Amino acid sequence: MKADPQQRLPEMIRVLREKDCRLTPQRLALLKIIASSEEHHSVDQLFELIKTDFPTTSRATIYKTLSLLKAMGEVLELNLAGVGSRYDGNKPYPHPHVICTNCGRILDPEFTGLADISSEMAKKTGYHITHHQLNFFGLCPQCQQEGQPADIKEEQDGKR
Amino acid sequence: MKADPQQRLPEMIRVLREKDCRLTPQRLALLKIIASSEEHHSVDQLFELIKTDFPTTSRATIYKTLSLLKAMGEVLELNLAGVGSRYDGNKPYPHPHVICTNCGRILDPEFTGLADISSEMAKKTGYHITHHQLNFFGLCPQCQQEGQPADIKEEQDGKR
DNA sequence: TTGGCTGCAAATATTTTGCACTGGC
DNA sequence: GCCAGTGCAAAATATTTGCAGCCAA
Repeated sequence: MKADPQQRLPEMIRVLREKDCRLTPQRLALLKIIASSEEHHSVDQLFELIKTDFPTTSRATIYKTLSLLKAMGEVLELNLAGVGSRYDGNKPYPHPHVICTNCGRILDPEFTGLADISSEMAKKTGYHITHHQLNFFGLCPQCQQEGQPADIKEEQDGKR
Repeated sequence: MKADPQQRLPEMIRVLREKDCRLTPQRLALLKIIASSEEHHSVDQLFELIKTDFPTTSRATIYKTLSLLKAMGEVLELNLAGVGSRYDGNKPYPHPHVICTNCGRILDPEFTGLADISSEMAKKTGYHITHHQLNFFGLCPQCQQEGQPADIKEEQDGKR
């Protein structure tokens, strides 16, 4: 299950070929980014990063390619409240995230107990479970030091 | 921690008062819906439902009220890929969901082990964890029978 | 060569915001 | 009566789609 970052790019290319999808330079540029990085990029970040490799790539193409990869299970989509989606091509299988609600930093802690919980849920509900999300939110060590918010009624707008 | 559905409405009203927020008929109508239902409504569903009680309520008000309740921790927001947010006022504390990717049905299975995992993550990462999400996706028993999708390249668009 | 892919621009969808008015307390 | 809250309409975001032209296989 565990993927070697260095192996992800060829692996993703292989899968694309296998499914008779074309390997355009735009796709390659995107693959390079999401295959090797530990980050969880937003579409916007990807759009900026991709300029290095293939500057004319459009957002539409990024969306379409991500959607394709998602359907093939080669990229993991993270749905974060009010922040838009983030994408992880390096570890495309479900895994937990720890997210700082202040600065947005995201970690991938080790945790293996989910498979058991998952099958427990399946047994309990009768659902045929295919994947899951497990996210923890809070303050990263750095943001804890720098002090925090005010009171609820004010805080309301602060974000976003 | 466990909330009695019948107690939620007065409880939410109490909290609003406590924070010096006004109890308008629009808010009351919304509270009635999300306090008593086991459902996880979308803003659109809420907009439709609220017409019964207070027909002139606008979407903006619903958004504003939900945002307020969210900040007070009196409603839980569920971020589901491509479906927009869902809201649960009945059980505003983090709890697992089992979601059918075909029909959208959502269950709230019992599960209590998260607190331990949460503190394990805190210890491991140094984050000060405040809340979490745990969602399982798959097919509900009903949708399993009715057979499923085709192949990946086609499936692509089918949804949404 | 040719059908899948791209880029653009327009269409959708979703949520936020500014502001004049109103009604809860 | 005051000011938080409402509703409208416009704006800001985010994502999808139609289509003409292009290029990877």
